[in-house]
Amino acid sequence: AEQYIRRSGREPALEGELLEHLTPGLALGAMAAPDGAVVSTPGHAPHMAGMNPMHPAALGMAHAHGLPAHMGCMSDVDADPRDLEAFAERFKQRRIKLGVTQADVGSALANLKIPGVGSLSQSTICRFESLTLSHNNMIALKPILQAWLEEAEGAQREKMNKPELFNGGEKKRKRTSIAAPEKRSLEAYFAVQPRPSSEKIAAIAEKLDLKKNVVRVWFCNQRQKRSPPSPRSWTSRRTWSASGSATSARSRSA
Amino acid sequence: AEQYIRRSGREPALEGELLEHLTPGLALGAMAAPDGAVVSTPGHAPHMAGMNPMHPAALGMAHAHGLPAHMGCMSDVDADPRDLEAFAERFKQRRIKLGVTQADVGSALANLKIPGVGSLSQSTICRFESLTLSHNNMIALKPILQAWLEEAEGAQREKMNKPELFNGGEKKRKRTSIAAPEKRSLEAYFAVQPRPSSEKIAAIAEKLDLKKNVVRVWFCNQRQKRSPPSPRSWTSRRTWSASGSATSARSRSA
DNA sequence: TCCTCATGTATATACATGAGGAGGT
DNA sequence: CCTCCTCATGTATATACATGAGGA
Repeated sequence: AEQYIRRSGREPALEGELLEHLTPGLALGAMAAPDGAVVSTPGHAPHMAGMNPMHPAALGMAHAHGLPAHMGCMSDVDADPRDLEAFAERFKQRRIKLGVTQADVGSALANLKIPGVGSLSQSTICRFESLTLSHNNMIALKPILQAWLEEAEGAQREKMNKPELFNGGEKKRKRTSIAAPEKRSLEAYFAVQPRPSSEKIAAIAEKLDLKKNVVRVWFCNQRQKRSPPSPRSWTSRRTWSASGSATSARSRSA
Repeated sequence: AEQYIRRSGREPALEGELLEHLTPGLALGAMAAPDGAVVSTPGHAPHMAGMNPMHPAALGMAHAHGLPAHMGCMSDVDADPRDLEAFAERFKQRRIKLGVTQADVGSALANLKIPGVGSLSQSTICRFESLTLSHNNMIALKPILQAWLEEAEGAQREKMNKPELFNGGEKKRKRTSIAAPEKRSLEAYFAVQPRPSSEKIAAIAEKLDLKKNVVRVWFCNQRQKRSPPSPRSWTSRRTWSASGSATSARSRSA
């Protein structure tokens, strides 16, 4: 009853790649172990998955599955919620600055050759960043993500240092995330005037401390979203459960 | 100003595969054109994108963008919202019965060699099924999806007919989707008793016309979700916009 | 330059799985 | 052995922000 990090021996399906296109020419961080061995995504093999499914070895000091932490020796002792929260936030910011997606991080974890650690899903990284994991799970993942972050930033710095070679095509997605309070403001403005002038937009942007273009696009998207108020409102939705058996609607009750 | 189906000449990144693992041994429908030319996912080429960007052909008689349906002659004349809605719903049900995901459908569209049509993203298929596209867009996509559906079902039937060979490993994900009314009921039950007995669950399941296991899992997930009520509630979230420039918080305003 | 519209990529959320443990009997 | 729970974590779907063609 004690590893908050479970190894997932699943069918690897495809994953793989996922890093290859990070930057058109030069695959970004996440690999390039400290010894310089740039691993660069194995490729499209039939199935390469980070780990051998259920590899019982390498679990290092997983120590017996018995009693929970009572022999103080875990490498990273800050179980303080405040710290966790701060870390999660910094993590996200730095990840984005690196131009790496949550999915990228998840799969990159495998390249980082930490003993009991393989890749994780985008969802898990998302949950970590948004603090929607159990406290124990957060604590268990933190050192791993921290390790990744440091490697990745190191690798990037290296790259910046020897910039010769085509340092060309700078391009990254950069998804802005607008927080709830700002969103509420925007909605209020929208209610009053769904298509503000350029100046108005600039003003709003400044007031909310957002980039003007972000605000502009937000308004465009809102207009687009609300435009098909559904032809006379579609009728209600139903429940299915795949197998064509006894699973129709019955959309009332309670 | 008139094609409601745009060709997307983007960097395809990886996609591909996606069908290969549908059923362990025998890749499911979507390929195997009527002429027998099994195309089976081109692979990881530099960029294979379904079609030539902006193929102006094959768009038939899309008629001017003015008044709605008043010169009935398009190949598929039902622009009626009711029909569209019905189609979308049947589509989803049959897709699921086929054991195919939205993403699968999206990429399979390319294999279906219709002139101006390449692959689409999971999001687009999702939006189609949930009726969150513009009316025109819905109408434009309908015949394509219908074509896919028919092919796929045909292919599956074929497979069923000659079942010799390892018809082994029957396995598919089968995600149930619980509709809003049922969800509300469940929540009400949950509020009263978050861990109902097996019998109670069975009763609820019957009343809502859901599989017992689905209800059981729903309760488990709810408990899990609500268990980490966040250690003393985490502090508020903020806005970022990637570039480390002037984009901190300022989480107040309006 | 800015909009609209189809559609994309990245992220968030809903349903699902499986290992491991706690009782039954 | 069952059966049902918990917990980490997965896959499929839904949603939020972004892009680019075409038009005014």
